[in-house]
Amino acid sequence: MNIGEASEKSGLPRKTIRYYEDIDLIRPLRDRNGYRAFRDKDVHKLIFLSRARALGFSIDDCRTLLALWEDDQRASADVRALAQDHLAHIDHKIQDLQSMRATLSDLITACAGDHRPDCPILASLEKE
Amino acid sequence: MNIGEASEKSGLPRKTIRYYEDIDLIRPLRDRNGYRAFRDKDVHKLIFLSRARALGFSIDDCRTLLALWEDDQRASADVRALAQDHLAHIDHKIQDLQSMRATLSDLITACAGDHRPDCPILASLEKE
DNA sequence: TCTTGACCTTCCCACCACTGGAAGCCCCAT
DNA sequence: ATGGGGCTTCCAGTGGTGGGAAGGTCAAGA
Repeated sequence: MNIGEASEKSGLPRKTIRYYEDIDLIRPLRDRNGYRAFRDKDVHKLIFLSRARALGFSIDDCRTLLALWEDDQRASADVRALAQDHLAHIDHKIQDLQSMRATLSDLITACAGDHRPDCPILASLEKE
Repeated sequence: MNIGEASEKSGLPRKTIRYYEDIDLIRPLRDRNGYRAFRDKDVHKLIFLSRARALGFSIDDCRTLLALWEDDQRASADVRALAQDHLAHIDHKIQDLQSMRATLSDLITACAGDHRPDCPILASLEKE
């Protein structure tokens, strides 16, 4: 299977797949003509990576998750711990964004939004 | 005023200030020795930028905001529109994160997290 | 006057996770 | 033989810094 098909099946762009090989997340074989030859196993990994990335795991986390996935002896506690760290990370981001949102939303409400120059949004950015 | 003092007063790292000059957000003067010479006006701008960035505005947005800020003839509607676009952007991000959070949280709940290898988190990343 | 140390300068590299583009093979259909 | 698509590698860029080297400048102390 060439990269185009692997891309279709995994939903990842060709560029991303090459990048993942570059950083040793996957190791597809090579045909005699130099083309990458993907086995089902490789595509399976790509799908795994695509899902993990969609959940916001970093590439480094993905590396660890892949290793755990391939390890029959793994303890689910290890996976769970990683996921929980990541959850905390996400929560932190959400809180940051919500705090931004609140401030911004207040400012927008306070701004007349007409043709006049007076603007509490700019005023708030300006002064203490 | 040298960059160190401007950095202290604005709360921005020296590196960031130099970067902002590089991309023409600010234009401090220069002393005869080549040192940047910040006027109060420059520091004022830096503080403005720092606040805007803290609210999550992109550098490009900041450029526009600065221009509006300096324009006595501006219409507050323009500022408001920009802020509202940004608010929508933030809301979108929050929603993405919350959807991640929900999925991840469900998976964590479902995972025993013990010494056994069975793990719904990995299982969910693997299959459809 | 000399030295020390804290500034300042520019320049280049690294980060993260890709993405775009150029130059050049390879393969298949016509 | 030709054309078009897919494949390859390599280089460069993104945003917004951060780290560090190599070297100039300044003020204070011995």
